[in-house]
Amino acid sequence: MIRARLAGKEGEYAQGTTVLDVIKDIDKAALKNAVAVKVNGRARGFKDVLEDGEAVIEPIGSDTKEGLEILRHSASHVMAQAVKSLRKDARLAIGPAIEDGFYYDFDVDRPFTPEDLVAIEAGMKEIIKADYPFVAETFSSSDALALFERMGEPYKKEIIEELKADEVCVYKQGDFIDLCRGPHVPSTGWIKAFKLTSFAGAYWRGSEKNRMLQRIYGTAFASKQALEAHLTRLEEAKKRDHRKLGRELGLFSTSDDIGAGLTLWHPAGATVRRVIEDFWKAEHVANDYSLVYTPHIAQVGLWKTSGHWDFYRENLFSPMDVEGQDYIVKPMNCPFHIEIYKSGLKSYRDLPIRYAELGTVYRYERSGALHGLLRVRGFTQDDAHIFMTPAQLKDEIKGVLNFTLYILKAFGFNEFDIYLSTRPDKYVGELENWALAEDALKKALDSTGLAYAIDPGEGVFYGPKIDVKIKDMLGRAWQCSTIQVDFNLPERFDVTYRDETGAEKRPIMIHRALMGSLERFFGCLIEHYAGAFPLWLAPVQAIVMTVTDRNNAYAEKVRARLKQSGIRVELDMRNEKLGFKIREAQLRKIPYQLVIGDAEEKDGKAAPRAMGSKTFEPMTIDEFLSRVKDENRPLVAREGLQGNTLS
RNA sequence: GCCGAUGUAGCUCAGGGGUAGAGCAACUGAUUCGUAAUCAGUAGGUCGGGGGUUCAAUUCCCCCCGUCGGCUCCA
Repeated sequence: MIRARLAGKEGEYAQGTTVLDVIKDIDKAALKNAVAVKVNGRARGFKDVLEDGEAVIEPIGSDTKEGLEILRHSASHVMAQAVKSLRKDARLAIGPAIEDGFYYDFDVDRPFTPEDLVAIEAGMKEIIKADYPFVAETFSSSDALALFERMGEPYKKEIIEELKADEVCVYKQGDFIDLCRGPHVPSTGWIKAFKLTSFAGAYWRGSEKNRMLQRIYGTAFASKQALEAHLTRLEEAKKRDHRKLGRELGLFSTSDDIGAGLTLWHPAGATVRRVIEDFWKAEHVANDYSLVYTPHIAQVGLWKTSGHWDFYRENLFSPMDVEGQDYIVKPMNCPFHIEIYKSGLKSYRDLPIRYAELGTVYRYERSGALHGLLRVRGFTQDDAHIFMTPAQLKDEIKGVLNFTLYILKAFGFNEFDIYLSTRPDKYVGELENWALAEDALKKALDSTGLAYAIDPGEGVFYGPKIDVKIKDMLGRAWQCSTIQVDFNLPERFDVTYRDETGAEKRPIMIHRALMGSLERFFGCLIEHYAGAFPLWLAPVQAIVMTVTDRNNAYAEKVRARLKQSGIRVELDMRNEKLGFKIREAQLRKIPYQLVIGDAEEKDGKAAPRAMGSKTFEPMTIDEFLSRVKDENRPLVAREGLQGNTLS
């Protein structure tokens, strides 16, 4: 006997009853918009037969996360069916739903081409039109192995063998058979809106030791409108691409003659960076950090002591010979800060000690990994290392976390994904210290009132950490800040302090970066603001433009006055029409344009126009300056929060 | 590093075995103009680099480099 509940109603059913039978009996309306159901919390298909006992049924809407996953998973099967019918050489690997879509990996003799993609899409449309039902069938593992052996599907066999289950589930639609745990939508006709987006090579099981397969990516949505909206979002993201804007706005470039992954900061980009750095330094001084500078190269022994030489050698640039000694360019700053600490005897009275540096480091990244400013071979970390007694850990972490959020908010980021990663299986340090550190991190997070996720066992071997990802205007998450407790380096470098009794003690170290790297953070800022930086960051904040050359002398005075007041200002006296000058300034995304014509000159004013299309009545320069005064500050300062800003 | 695509003027792109073309930008001149493109003219390229095939290569072949989409990595 099955006791089924749905939408607050109940019914009793005989054995062999399917989910669909129950829904039809209790509440047909629940079918609307649903792609599958949850039975007792587990996702199932409509045609699944219910087991004896209690069955709580909840529909899964096609617009929910779970519903979309099912829809996309089904779409990946349809794609695989289309590929199998078009390409006899294709053997199936895996085809899951992923964030924003799905993919399927195939082992093929000849890689796919763009034309293949078009043909596959057409094939999928046929299959959807034919509306084949998805039919689940349970096989014993040995029968399933035999089945996939007959079908010539070695990857499926490998998966079954690894499952080590007695029974496996197989889904069929039309003449297509695939190993799959389901659930699926009832039939292929349910896939209303899909699109294949790209294809690329991908290793079997993600390991480069394995054969490279060909992966096709696609996406599917509940409706054509939702798909369109998604594609529009992708277009929007493309428009904001920092590599494109970086070139158009003259922010940065790279050069073949210099080398991949090495960034040239052009004057406009360098100006933004300078503003960021000035703000960063002022805030660190205000928060009792000591700013330091350290060399770019050092003897390789430093990295042997730190352990990086053994662990991360493939990411270090090769050593250079200096009078018989091996030197490398630094991949990180920590050993230098430790050496500064160790240059004199430290007492518990000195702690905590906070060394901060905008330290430029070089790491060898494989060519295929490089990406704009986000993945480079030379970058500047906004690094700091804090040395403290175990008793100071809790307050220190709280301080660092608040400082982090303060800085990120200053740049206009207010949404975060926060992760706490705890002790992994392989670790160094005392259990009691790990407990102390994890507790301190957790308490600090709790005190912010922000939501966070715990990644159990995902900490680094040397200590637990907090990672903060910032969400940009399009809701994309960017990994920037990290706060890591380190029990390892103080040990390896024999870092000590003297306690109240004069005994030698081991300090705890925190390694932290707020923006992560200036390159990556800049890339993120560019995309967040689509290149239209807020006034305080804009490379050129205002441009004075004349209507005719009668106004040149007065315009020059206006420019001088603004410049004197600390505004980054340009003057456009070219013999061009005003509309042309406006257009160009808009394309350069300059926050304010100040129009100077005969009328303004006569009244000693200027007519401002803001980025976009907002125009203002003519005003005096003093009026303009007082109007933009607040805007020309980091965002947190405007909100009256703590902090010593550049005002 | 691997798979695939790609590299032609500053930018966006067309072309194609007989040493290259457009639009925008640049430069020169005319125009003195009021909130997103005034008109005309001029100049600009060892077709990513190297090697090979050929009477002849930017075009075909090979190698390398960069870039793009992924895989992998991200202390």
